[in-house]
Amino acid sequence: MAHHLVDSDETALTALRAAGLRVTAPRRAVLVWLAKHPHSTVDAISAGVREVLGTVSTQAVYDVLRICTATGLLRQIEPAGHPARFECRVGDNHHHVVCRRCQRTEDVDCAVAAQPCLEPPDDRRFVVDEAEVVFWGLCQDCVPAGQLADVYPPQGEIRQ
Amino acid sequence: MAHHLVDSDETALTALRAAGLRVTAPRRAVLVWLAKHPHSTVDAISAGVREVLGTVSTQAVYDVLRICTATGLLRQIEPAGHPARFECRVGDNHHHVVCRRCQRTEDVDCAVAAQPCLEPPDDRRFVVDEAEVVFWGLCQDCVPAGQLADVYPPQGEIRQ
DNA sequence: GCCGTGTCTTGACTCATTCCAGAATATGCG
DNA sequence: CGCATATTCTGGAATGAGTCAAGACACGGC
Repeated sequence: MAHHLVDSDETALTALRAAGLRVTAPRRAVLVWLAKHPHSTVDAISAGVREVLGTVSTQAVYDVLRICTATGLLRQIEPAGHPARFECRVGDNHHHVVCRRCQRTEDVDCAVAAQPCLEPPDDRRFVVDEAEVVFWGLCQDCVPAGQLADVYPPQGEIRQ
Repeated sequence: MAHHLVDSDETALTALRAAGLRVTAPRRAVLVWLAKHPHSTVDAISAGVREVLGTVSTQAVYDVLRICTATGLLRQIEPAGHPARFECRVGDNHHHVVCRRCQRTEDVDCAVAAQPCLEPPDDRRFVVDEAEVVFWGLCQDCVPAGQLADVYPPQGEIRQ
C-alpha cells in the first residue's frame, strides 16, 4: 500500500531510503524531475536533471532509472518504436495513450471494469505477470486534417 | 473485409496484387515465410528467405517489411526492449504474450468480452485508433524456479 | 572522522535500423 | 514484345538508444 509517492525532494529522499537505496544527488533529482514531468524520455530527464545539478552523466541517469525501476520506485513504459519513458509509479494499474504524431503521452485509467486487461490468457502455458496496454491515436493538437497526411497517407496512393 | 490472409506462395501473389504492389521474389518469399513463422524478427526472416532464394540483401528485407506493413499486409509488433517482429495480419484484434526470458511470442485472443481493450479512454482529448496489448510473463519452458533468479531477483536483495 | 562498497564519470562500444548512391534487374503497362 | 519505372543489390556509413569497463568519487555504517 505505502508506495511512497514522490512529489518533492524530501519525499524522494524518504522513498529512496525506504527502498534501501543510497541517497545521492542524481537519484533525488531524477525522482523529483519525474514527479513534475511524468512520461519523460531519458533525454528529457537528463536535460532536466542537469538544469538542477549542473553536470550529470548520461550513464548515471540510465543507472538511476534502472535501479529505481527495479525497486519499484519508477515504472518504465516503452511504446513500440519510441524511446523509453518513465513515470513515478503509483501502484495502480493504469495504461497510456500515445499520440502517433507528437508522441505526447498521458495516463488512462483502466477503462471498463477494474483491470479487464490483466485477465491472463486462457491457456496456462504462459504465466503472466504484467499487462502492458498502449492506446495509439492522435492528441487534440494533432487531429486537424492538415496534419494527418504524413501519418495516415491516403491508402490508395501507396504504390511503389 | 477480405483481408487476403497469406498462407502460400499463390495467396502471397494475390495479396500483393490486391494491395497494388508489384510482385517480386523477395516480397513473395517474405510473406510466405511469415505465414509459416509468425512473430519472426528481421534476422530470422532474412535467414529464412535466403534459404529459399539464395541471396537477398538485408536492405531488401527491410524494404519489403516496411511497404507491406504500410499497406496492411503485415503487422509489426515491437516488444519493449526487443527487436521488431512481424506477422501476417489477420484483421482480427488479437494481442500477444511475450516471455521475459526467451522472448517467445504467441498470439492471444482478446480475453474477456470482445475487444474490451479497444474501449477508448473516457476523455475525448485523444482519438484512439489502436490498442496495443502485450502480456509479459514466462513461458512454460522458462517457469522452473532455477531460471527465475536473474529475471526476478529476490526483492530484498536489490541493494547497491 | 574513516573506510569499504556502491555510485558516478568518461569514453568506447554494441545493436537494430535507416539512409545513401549508383548500377543492375525485373515488373507490368501499353 | 519493349520500354519506363519500380525494386533490388552492393556496401558503406550514419543514427539513436542503450550498454560495458575502469577508475574516481562519495554515502553512510562503524
